[in-house]
Amino acid sequence: MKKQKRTTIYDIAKKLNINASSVSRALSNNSNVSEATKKLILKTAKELNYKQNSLASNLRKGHNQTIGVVVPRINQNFFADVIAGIEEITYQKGYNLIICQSNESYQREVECVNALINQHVSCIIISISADFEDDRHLRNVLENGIPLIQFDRVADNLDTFKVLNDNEQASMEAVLHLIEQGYKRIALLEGPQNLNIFKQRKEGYLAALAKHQLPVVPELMKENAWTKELGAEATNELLNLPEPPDAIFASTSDFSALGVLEVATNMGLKVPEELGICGYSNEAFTEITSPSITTIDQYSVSMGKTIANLFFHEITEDKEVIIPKIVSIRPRLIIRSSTLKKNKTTID
Amino acid sequence: MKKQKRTTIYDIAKKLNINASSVSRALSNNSNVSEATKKLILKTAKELNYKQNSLASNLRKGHNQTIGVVVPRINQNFFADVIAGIEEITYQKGYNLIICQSNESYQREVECVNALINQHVSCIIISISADFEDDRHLRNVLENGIPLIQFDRVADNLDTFKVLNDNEQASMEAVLHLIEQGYKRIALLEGPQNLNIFKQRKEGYLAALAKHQLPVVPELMKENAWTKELGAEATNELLNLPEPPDAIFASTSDFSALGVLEVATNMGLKVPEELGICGYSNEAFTEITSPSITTIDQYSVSMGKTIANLFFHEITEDKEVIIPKIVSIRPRLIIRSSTLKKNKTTID
DNA sequence: ATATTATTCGCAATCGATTGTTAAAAAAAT
DNA sequence: ATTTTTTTAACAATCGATTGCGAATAATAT
Repeated sequence: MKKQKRTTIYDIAKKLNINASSVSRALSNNSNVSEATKKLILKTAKELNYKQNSLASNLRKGHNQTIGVVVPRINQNFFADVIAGIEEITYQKGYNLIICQSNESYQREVECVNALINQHVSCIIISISADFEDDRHLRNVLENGIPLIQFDRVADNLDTFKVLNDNEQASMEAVLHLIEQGYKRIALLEGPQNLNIFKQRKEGYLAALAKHQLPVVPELMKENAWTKELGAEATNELLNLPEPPDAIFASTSDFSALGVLEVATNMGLKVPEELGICGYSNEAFTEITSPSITTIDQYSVSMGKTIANLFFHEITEDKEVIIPKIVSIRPRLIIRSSTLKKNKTTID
Repeated sequence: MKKQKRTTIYDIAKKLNINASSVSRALSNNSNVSEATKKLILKTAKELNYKQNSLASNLRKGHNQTIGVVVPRINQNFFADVIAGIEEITYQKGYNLIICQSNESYQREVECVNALINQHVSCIIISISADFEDDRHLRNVLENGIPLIQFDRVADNLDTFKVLNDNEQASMEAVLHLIEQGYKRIALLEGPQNLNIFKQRKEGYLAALAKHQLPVVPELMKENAWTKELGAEATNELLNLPEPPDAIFASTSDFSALGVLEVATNMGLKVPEELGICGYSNEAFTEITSPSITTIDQYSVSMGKTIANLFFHEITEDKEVIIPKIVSIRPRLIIRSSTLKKNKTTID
């Protein structure tokens, strides 16, 4: 394909017999250009189909009206929603978004972050991948003078802006709800413990048990059960125990909870009467399974807005010193049929 | 925030008392630099935490190892999957992706496209928004020498690479399946007819009816019923007709089909015995509703790969003239419980 | 030891836009 | 008519990396 040459401000300048600087000023509408020539420049710019070269502009100006976002996967509702929230704000401010997915791979995450650093983005917003190893790449962001905002899955030891869910609180509420409904042996499906969010959810689970002096039973806690398939597998094992659980809290995701539901249904177990199920994230489908699944909503869209606003309000050029803030959002337990053992007849 | 100055090749050059050009050559590993100095340069580059400025590099080189993708929404499985497919290929080739969402707004779409043109991306991949008005912005892409690949929702009159689903064929198959199952009055939920994909699906519907000499009943065709809510609304109207349909083909989306299912369930209609339901897109939830929903799978991930490969194989600098290709993918009908009226007892 | 070839590296221009400074032109004031 | 002030626009440097070309140095051949 022939590499076509695009029209530059010099082309416009040459055609009008003026200097490129005037063209630049006219296009950016910055004083010092008479109305007459400005109009002329704008007209010929349109005629020649001029498009600004952002590369040159940003190089010269030393910054970039774009923000980089790195998430594990865009096809998870939580992340897609957060991005939607971020975009709502950044769009108003005239910023572009570069969205990257790490695919839960540390290697990819590092590469994404480096590419964003090279692009001189104004800010990097990240939720780290599942096989997170260390935070060198994130320190690098800061060392290169780029503001960093972490959300949801964060590197704990790194002092940056963070927007978090109160996972422990939410998790505890969920388990307290299960207990209140009369469930006695509550199993836990855990996520990768190198991610703090999953640790916190486990803490919440333990805290709830402790509150009611329920015993902590190790065989009721299944590690790394965070996909539908792994959730199903873990459920199989759990339900074949001599003393199977009467409720399963899939603290990892709703997908995992879905796996639980499928296995339970296949085994002929009645949900919620014989088995209570609680998921995490409020994926859209939790509302339409039968029974619908109790889960935890993380206010993802508004979380995205919070993140973006943090950038625009807290991280500005004029501030001499920036003290990273940590914003914690309290998720909301959404009680649906899958855990309503007690008043089964009234609701559902 | 203090705008920190980042180390450049000049900083490295100064420190080593050599010329910046050597640093550049060393970093890009391009001959003409002795092993000794190359090693030295690489070492100090690491020491000084050097990061290449892509803006400068791309400006000079005149191109950009990034591809822009514009989709209506990233939180629709179809698009998220296509993007995943694109990424799988582009990642291997060392290309970055800039993902933009138009939010189904023409205005936003134009802005996204312009931003990508300004960024001098190597290629723009787009699926147009629902309120598509005209293709001026897309012509602009071509006029600026940027290859354009349209997929799924395309502007018909524009001669570009296109990767399409054979919507008419898939739609016809779906309706033929309904007829074969014994449904006689099949309603159609249509999408915005300014998008060709929805026109084609309607064609397929009509073709299937014609094949079996079934009458075309205007009141059974509902326009613009493509969200869950609109689908539900349309279903309400349809089911309250003097002669209601015995099947509804939600050609717009699975979300719409979900609306149908909810209304039917609420009205106490048995699916599939009293009402057949067919959706479109194979969203994950269609498998887990009860009954599970018959739908059409569009091979979205492989579609994404096809798109990316088109760019790398067909659109290369060395080709003198590029003839846009149109690739058509034949979707697959996935038959599930919601339409299995005939052999209800055997399956489900 | 000298001539020839191959390596290695510096110089300077370039990509396209921005911007501080200065000069010229126009407008206003004397 | 002349001086002062204000507008307008040209000049030139700059952002950071790349690259053709030529010069200097090292390696090889004669």
